[in-house]
Amino acid sequence: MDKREFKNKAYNELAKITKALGNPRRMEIIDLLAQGPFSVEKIAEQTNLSVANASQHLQVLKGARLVEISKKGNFIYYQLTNDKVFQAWRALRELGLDLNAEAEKLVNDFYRSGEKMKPVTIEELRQKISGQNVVILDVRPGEEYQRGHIKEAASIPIEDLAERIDELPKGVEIIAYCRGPLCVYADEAVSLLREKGFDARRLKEGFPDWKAMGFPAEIN
Amino acid sequence: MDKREFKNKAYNELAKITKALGNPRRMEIIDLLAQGPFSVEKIAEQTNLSVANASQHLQVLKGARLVEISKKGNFIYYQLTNDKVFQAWRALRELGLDLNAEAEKLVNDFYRSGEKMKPVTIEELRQKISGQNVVILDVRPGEEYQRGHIKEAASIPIEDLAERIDELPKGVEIIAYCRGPLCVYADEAVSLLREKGFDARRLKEGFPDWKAMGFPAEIN
DNA sequence: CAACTATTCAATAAAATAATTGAATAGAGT
DNA sequence: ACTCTATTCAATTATTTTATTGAATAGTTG
Repeated sequence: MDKREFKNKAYNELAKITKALGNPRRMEIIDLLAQGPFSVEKIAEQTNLSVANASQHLQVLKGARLVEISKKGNFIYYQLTNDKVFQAWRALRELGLDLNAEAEKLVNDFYRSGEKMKPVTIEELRQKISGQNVVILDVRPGEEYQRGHIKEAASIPIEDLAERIDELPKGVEIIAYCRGPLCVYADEAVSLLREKGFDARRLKEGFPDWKAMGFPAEIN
Repeated sequence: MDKREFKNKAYNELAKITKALGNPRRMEIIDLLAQGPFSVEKIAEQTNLSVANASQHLQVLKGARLVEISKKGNFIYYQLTNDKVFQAWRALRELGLDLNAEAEKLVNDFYRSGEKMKPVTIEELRQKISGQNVVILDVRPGEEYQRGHIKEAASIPIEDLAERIDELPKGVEIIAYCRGPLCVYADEAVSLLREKGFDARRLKEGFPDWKAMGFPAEIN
């Protein structure tokens, strides 16, 4: 094998993995699987894909070894192969939000306006926790909260928030979080909370980021 | 804009960037540009592409804002937009080498065999430097050495190594490095050196990695 | 201003990717 | 063994990506 041939093979291997990541639907799937394992049907539902289409995308991800499966009863659960997959996805996400003013603007504009609505970073939340009184609110589906959540966080899934909003205190700042910076659950929560007179902001990142940084979490 | 529409846009933006990275030729270009700015002609030459083809790939990278240009005289120099581009490329590279046993095997097999030939990691090199006598040898083209290199490193471009090999000492361990883990210059150097009775190994990573980790370098 | 040259553009053909549909499969539960 | 159901497969079509070729452009140099 000569030099050029070797290089081609090496870069082809890498490109194969990157190509598998480089599709909007599959990126959304990766983002979802960062929360934990899901069945094909659930993945399809969460990403608005047909089951067959979701399955095909999952085959591509599996072919690139980005995800792996485990079987339970009649279901097949897909999960990220290892932590480096999330790390790489995260690096790309950060690069994307950094480079692409368009995308950045999108994230900032959606459901938000003004300084008071600015997302709180993980670092800022850490400081708030140790310094003042805050309520941390997990608005992901209950199932995802069960799997793991920020320590001391309360769980009110976004779809239940309207009717359970009175469980929350009015004098204290509420930090809502969800799956990650591209997830809109926390934005919806903040929007609703502020409408009702609560002092609320969203966490910029999501639970997987918190966990990856090694901060206190309750994991099941 | 509803929730699904927002998500689609956000993931599309990210996928666009990832897609631009997800091509073997463009990956090689990114790897090259991690050394610094190069003209289109030089990039084409180093990657075995036609100039027109290289130019087109560069347009794609520029469209995704991964690279930017600067003009000098008659030439246009391309360079990485910022450090996050290299970080993301690095995360992908690590993920790829980790996931893909094939690729891993390729890298380990090429020009190498046995324990003594195992690449030295940056951490190991750091320890060697502070603890014992080593020669650090930069075998990249002289131009790239000029732009920046590991502190105390000597420069003998791989193409000159055969005739200049007597400049190197025989009692001391020689650590050769080049552009990165996918670059074969250091492997060729080690192969040649060991053939001639020198005690040589390669650095697993490259100069850009060393620099990114903030270790002592001479930059021009 | 003319000549030169680095780079880009435009057009084409070949190849790869993506979504849709409906059928097939495989494995659990009755 | 039969049914039920989650998942995958296969075939089709539309779209996008890639490499090649030769011409065009733009900016410098003499």
